Amino acid sequence: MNVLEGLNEAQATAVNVVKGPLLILAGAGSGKTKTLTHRIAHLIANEAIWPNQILAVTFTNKAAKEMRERLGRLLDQDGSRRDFMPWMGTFHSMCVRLLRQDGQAINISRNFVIYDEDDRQSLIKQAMKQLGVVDREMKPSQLSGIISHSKNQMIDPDEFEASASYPYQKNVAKIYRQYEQMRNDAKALDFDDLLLEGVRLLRDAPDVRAKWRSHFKHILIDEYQDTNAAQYQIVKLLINEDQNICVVGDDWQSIYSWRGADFTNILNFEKDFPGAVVVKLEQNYRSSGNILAAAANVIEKNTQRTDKQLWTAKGPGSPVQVHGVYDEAEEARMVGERIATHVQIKARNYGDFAVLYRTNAQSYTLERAFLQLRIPYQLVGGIRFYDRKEIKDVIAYLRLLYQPNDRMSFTRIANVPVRGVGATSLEKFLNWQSEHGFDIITALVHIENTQVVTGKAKSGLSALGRTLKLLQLKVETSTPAELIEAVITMTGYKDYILDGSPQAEDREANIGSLLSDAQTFTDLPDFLEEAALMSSADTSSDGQKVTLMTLHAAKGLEFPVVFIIGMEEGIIPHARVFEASPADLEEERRLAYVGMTRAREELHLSYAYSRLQFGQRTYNPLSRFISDMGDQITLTHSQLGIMGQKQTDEPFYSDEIGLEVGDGVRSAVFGIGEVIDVEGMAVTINFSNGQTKKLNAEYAHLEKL
DNA sequence: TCATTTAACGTTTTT
DNA sequence: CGTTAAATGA
Repeated sequence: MNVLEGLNEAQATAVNVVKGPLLILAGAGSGKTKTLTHRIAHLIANEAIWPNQILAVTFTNKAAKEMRERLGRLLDQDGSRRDFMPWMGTFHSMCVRLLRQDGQAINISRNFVIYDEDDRQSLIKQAMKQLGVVDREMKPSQLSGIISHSKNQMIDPDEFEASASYPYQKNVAKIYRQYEQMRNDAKALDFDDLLLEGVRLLRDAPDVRAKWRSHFKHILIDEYQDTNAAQYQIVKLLINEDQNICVVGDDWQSIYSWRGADFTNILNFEKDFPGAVVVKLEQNYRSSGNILAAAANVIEKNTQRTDKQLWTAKGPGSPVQVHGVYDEAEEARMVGERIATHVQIKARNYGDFAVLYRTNAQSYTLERAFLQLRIPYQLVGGIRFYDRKEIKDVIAYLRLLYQPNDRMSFTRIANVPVRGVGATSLEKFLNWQSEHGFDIITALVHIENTQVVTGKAKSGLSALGRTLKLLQLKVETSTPAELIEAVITMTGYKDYILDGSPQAEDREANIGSLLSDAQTFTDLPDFLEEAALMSSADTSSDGQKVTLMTLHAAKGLEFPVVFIIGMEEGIIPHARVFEASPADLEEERRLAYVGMTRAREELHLSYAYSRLQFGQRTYNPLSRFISDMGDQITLTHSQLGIMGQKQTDEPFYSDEIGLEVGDGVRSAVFGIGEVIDVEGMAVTINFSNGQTKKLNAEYAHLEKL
């Protein structure tokens, strides 16, 4: 097998340099994943490295899955067979594996559960309740942010309290401490803990560190510009004396600094690993010239960046189109109608389009318009599948069975379905349980012989206890799917969701998807890990639908036609950066750059004269990024969209199509032909392949010959 | 204890 | 504007 086949010179170097540190600076669309996959294949096929001695870290689970599949194809192996695959996954999932295996070395329970952002916030709420904090200014979401930030800086509650000077901060410290206490009691780790405890494990347990250091002969890290301090530590701890580390990234595409990502990690790589080979991938295989040039014009305004010269062998292609509209409803309709027309004339499939926006809230208007226009669409992000109520409920049951100290999960399902357990009874029970040191399921079984709670609550809780006890016996012997089936029938959950309401069908379907998801797992912890770490962006894409997602979720993807909506000051760039630092504005600029470089052939940007935000009508000026794009753009606007704009000599949707009967034209789809009729926008063309088509000249990118 | 009504709140991005 | 949490009454 020749793993160098189809690679350019720079890519081939990146594959061939197999010893020592390697930094690959990969511009947008430069074949980064391809290079990485070929490199791994090369190591396995030609360098006699065992797959499991390779650690490949990706930014999302989806990226890992994709890479597995590509590698499988390259090596002619079944990509789903994990045993013949390198360790591939996110830093988080890798840490889970390390902690499950060796966590006891630093006193981490083997069956810990993972708390996501929602879990964390409700636990914070509980912590506040227990501490009797009544301050309305203390919002769980805000506290969650502070705690997360502190954890990323490796500041524990003691240190936080020591540096707290204001009463507010002292209160935060108290809540932080209580949160940690309760989380510990529940044998749970939150997202930040996974990384932090991963660092602690490798740092404080020398034999564990030694084991993994010698185990991983090669470490590859994708999206290195988005690594944070803890992830950086993990890398440093895992690298052995051979220094076979390969990182790939692009500082121009660093868009996660708000999450602690530090793109100076990539800028400092050569200092960190002396003697590193640096390879720049600068040929862009994705976008046509005009798109690339406009994007370059935007990113060049940033001062904090490396220098790179992206180029393409493709022609200039169509110019970037900027559309002015009146409001968000017209914007959504404009996007929808353009897509529908493209598809109607068979120039494109729905799957060729993506609509990108800055905030999830913007998807609402799009969805309504698309439903009305009957355009099939697929929403990436927003509510994760695993965030749906019924899914979380079932997961909570499973988590409780797996880790009977998980109070959070118990509180969630104690009265779901309704079994007469109110807030007061629940509290009484939990107090009694923690006093006696039973785990929750044992405590439930014992409740019958006590007077802690009475009446309905008592019978409800002990019945639940008996059911859970029975289910617990199945944990070891059943597959996750069987367990879910048992849970929903034995607890009455199935009847509970089938209440005859209009949503019942949806819920049942969701449980069905959960079941089929679970089929692929053989043991419970693996399944629970998947449920916790699966991100909203990880949903697999459907080829026949328009993709709707945030700019962040679009990173790493590409589409023939991309729409970016809301190109206004206050949206892109987001209003929040106006009072923040210049560095934050630079991140917005990178975000716009990431969005623009997703487009292969067509890029449409739109802005609205007026927009409904927070239920209030706002009027935002045109985004500064559009003015930065230079002359690779053409402006059009609807009659309504022109309102409020100063200059009025821009053309409206033009009736001029510049085509007459007898003209020769070239269509990207149908080839060369001759115009035989023109009626306004509709042009009838006799193509040389014998076909006669009536096309809309506005959308069917026709080139006059 | 539970269902219905009312108030408040939110919108940056996510592992 | 739309959703969710708190407050009220049955």
